[in-house]
Amino acid sequence: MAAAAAAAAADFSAGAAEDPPPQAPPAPYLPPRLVVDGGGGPCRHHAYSRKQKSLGLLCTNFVALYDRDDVESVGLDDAARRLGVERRRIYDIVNVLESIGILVRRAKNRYTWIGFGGVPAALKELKERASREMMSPSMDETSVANVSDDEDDDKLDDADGDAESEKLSQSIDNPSDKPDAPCCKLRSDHRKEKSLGLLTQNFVKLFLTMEVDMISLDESARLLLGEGHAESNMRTKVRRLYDIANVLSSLNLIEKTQQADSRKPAFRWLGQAKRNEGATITDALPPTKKTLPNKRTFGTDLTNIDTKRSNLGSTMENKAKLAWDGGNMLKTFQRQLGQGSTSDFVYGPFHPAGARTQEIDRTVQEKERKSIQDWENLAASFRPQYQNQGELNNSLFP
DNA sequence: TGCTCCCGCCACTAA
DNA sequence: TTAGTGGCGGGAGCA
Repeated sequence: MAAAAAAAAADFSAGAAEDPPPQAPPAPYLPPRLVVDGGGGPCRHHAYSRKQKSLGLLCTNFVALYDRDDVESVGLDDAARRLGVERRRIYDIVNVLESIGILVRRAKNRYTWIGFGGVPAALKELKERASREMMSPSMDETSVANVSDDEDDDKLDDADGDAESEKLSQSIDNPSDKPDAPCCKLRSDHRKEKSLGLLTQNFVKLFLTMEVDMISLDESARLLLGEGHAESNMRTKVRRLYDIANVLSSLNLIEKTQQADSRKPAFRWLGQAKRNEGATITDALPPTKKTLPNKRTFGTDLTNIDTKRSNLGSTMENKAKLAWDGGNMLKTFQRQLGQGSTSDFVYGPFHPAGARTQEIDRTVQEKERKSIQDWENLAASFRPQYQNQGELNNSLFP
């Protein structure tokens, strides 16, 4: 795959890199040689199609362009020009890619391409960080808690005084509960806390730490924000999660599915790859009875369903929904984990301050030990697969 | 009709 | 001062 992508990118860049940018193309998002029709079918030459402009598809093309051995540096202007998109969209992509270790920012407008070899280490680091956060009441600065607290908005803007929501969210995840915490954050911190990259990491942490392999974006937003936030906050967060999910989908880290019982769309974690003979994480298997492939997946059309991991999903989500309705976050996750006892409960990165127990410590360590092998396997096997290899290759090599 | 998510404005940051 | 960065939400495509 990499070779194909590399050749494709080389081929593409050879034609486009030196050329002036295309003059107001009708469908500017996709340069002619990188068009991949995520939805399949006749939209390739439509005047306008959202599918052609999806962030996931853009990410796929971005990767196709730069995932080569001879690529070390990525210029944002260069990427935007080659892909025929606004620089703004490139920021969205690189922020997500950076948060999972594929890119590293070197300087203004310049990134270093690490490639997919960086993903396992980044995920491992994320999980370790999340575990540390669970162990320690003093959370590191990039924790979920920080990104989740829209009450900061309230403090800074002195607006939207949802006192109930503030209290709840703070009690759950706000490090400013700490007596020595600064009473006000710098605006730059505040801005950083809401970054797409951080949100990506926290979204991934949900899967890594909660052992929840299927979750809806609504629920993710609730978890990341804390319960009881204003509807507008929730909507905004969900919008961003859609962006992130599309990119992660295109990287095959997650998969969009639909629960058979509720028909509610959800995302399933694929990142912990099991090495199968000659296969990567995107083995095509028929859908399980618990899940149906979602009809609408921009940028990717993933087909790999891990039957082993699919069982938890819908029931857990339903339980979660019920529990959320009951308004008790902690109980929700105790039930989600289906383990009843609080000793086995994994709070995730937004654990309530002071919720540290030795039992949790032991549980997490056991889980971590088990998952280390997965990281190692992943390092060798992780590669994104374009949803339709044949079609992509055809597009790239007509 | 509601979900999905592209698009671009504009506030903020860093050089 | 200005170019780079990216949060944010309106609103349109899509199922």
